[in-house]
Amino acid sequence: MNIDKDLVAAMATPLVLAILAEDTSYGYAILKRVRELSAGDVEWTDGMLYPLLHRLERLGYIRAEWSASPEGRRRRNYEITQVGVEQLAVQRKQWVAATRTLGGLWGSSLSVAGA
Amino acid sequence: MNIDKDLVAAMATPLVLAILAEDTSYGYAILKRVRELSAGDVEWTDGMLYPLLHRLERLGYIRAEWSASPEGRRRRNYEITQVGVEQLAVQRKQWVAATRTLGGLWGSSLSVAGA
DNA sequence: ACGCAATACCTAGAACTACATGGTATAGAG
DNA sequence: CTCTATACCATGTAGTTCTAGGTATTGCGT
Repeated sequence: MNIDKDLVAAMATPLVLAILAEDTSYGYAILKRVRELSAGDVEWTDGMLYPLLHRLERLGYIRAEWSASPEGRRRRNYEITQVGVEQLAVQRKQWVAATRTLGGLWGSSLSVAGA
Repeated sequence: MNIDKDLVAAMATPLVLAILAEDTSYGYAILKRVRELSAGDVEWTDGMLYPLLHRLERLGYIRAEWSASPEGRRRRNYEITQVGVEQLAVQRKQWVAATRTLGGLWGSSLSVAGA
């Protein structure tokens, strides 16, 4: 399948925020989770993910700290913030609105329930 | 509401193709139709639309010709091609896949039926 | 003990793109 | 005759994206 560049860019932020809303995580694990969730449709390299994580941190959507107890490799653990949770809700509303707009043209096979 | 830049970019191609799949049209009218369909969520300027139309033409998704009979203003009329119709179907599948991926994280309020 | 693959993180800069701005021109309303 | 709406288009810069490369640790196979 292989999802288009623009669509992947649009998914990036909500995807990472939603993963971190489930539980704290770190770069490498997020990458594998995305591949797993999208069944390989989304192909991200780590070189694309880390700058995004840094941007989300700068925006205050997520918070980072180096793994405290040095059991195994050093990791940078990320946690979603309150602002991040709110932002996720905003992005979700926008996705629903976008889907509704396209859905009106595409017919009923793409539908939005709730929200 | 005001949809995010990345999401607008992701919508752009399918939106234009879908509008032209309904009927032939031209730049200015497409712009108004997008505003109408999205209830103002998508704010496009003509400076953004025309380059997109030229790109889609270059890719062979749409075909253009100047309005034949010069009744009123000159217009550049666009028509979707067979390749464009196929591309629209591809983009729709991708949108569904993306929505499914996000839907798995967001719960059931964002759902995909059919396709 | 050694090499290879997997884990884990990060950055520089080339390559690309978007979009604000400004430009042209016609039609119709007041 | 002026103003707004219609209708199209190009350019330069300001920005972003991702490819390519870099570092280092762990564990497995032999």
